Amino acid sequence: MSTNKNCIVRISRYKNALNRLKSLGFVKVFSSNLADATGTSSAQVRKDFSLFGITGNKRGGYNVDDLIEQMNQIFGKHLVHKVVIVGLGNIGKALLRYKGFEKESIKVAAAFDIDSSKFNDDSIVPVYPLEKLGEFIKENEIKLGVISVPDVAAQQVFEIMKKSGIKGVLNFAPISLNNESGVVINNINLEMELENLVYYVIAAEKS
Amino acid sequence: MSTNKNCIVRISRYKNALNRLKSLGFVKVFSSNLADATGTSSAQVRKDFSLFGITGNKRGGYNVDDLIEQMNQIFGKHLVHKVVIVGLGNIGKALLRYKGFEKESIKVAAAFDIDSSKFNDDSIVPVYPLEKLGEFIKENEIKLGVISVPDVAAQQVFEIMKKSGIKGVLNFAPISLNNESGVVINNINLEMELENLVYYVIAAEKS
DNA sequence: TAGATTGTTAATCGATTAACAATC
DNA sequence: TAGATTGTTAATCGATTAACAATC
Repeated sequence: MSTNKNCIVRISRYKNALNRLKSLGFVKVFSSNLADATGTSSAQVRKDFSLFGITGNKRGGYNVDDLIEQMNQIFGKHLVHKVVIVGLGNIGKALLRYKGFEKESIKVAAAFDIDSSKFNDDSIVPVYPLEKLGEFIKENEIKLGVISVPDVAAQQVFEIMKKSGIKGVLNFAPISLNNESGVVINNINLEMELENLVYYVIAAEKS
Repeated sequence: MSTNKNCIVRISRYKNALNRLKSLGFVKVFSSNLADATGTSSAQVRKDFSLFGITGNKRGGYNVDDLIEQMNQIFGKHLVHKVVIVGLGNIGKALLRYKGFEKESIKVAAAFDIDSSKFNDDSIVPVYPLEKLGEFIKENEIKLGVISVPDVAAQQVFEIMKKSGIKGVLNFAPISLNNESGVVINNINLEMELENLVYYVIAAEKS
């Protein structure tokens, strides 16, 4: 099975689309329905499904509930995944309060910062000093971390996460983290996203 | 010239790396230096450069300042690019206060919401009611928009933006916007990013 | 049954990598 | 000059698309 990165992103999109279709009353879907809903081709949908061993009925399409269940399995939705957020600047704070994670069975277990004025043991999501990060990750067996510190601190925070057993990192710092280990890093670079748009806007104006 | 999407993302990374290298005192770089700094290959760097007509010196590599200048040109850094933010939830607010855009010559011109308690004409970045969005975009010739509203409102906001002349959209709403026009949309889906990490963490545990 | 859709194989397309002549 | 690096062409690799037999 050679599932590439794009394939998994598409599976995620299919899942989102399926949940919407389900709420619209769909009981079964065809590969072309999902293709339309996610902007790809029906061949691509079937190909992706076959990579994950997801099968439907010839002539009858796919059962929506079955598909959702299988995708929930793929993304481990039957378990709650705990995440730590390091760095409570604008982005970190926003993520701390973000309501969208819950429905994806993701729980922010704690946040960390170096600024003592932000510490808070009693809030729903406790905020601890950075020094406690490694210990907390180990004790609570956290596997996911968000890095939302300034870029100069990012590599250092990453090292602590890596050493303590974090397996997946969402990095908002606008630098590429040095990573020889098996830790998976997804980068979100807001400046770069807008810069990228500017490129296309300029390109469109020229033509 | 067939510049693909990945190529432009890499150019953005090269630019970032170059700025860091410059601050370290680098005057010239070789394609292999940039490859190391951005995690790609030297052949890829040279290929990307050639697509943009960027040339260096055989045997002498590339001049750092020249490269930075050419990339600033590509991304229109000599102009200030105005952006509107629609939706002042957690993410919208964070972006409104985000300091990282300035150095990329991106300026948040105004924000919009439906909640009147958020309106503010006097703040550095004014906050207006959603009804004024179209008018503001047209009058100020805004080309870039950020959508950080709940998913049910996203398509509607997008339509207003499109109609008013926005050319590039950064969309945080976890839905795929219907887009037949020439507007470029970059999607950031935080749930999906974490979900994606979960997949790899689970896959790693199994093996 | 006839018609439509899946699942998979083969063909195509595009992007990355390797190789190397040009040349500083 | 000899050695090293660019710029580009050709080869490889991988992902997407097309096609179609199987079958419900």
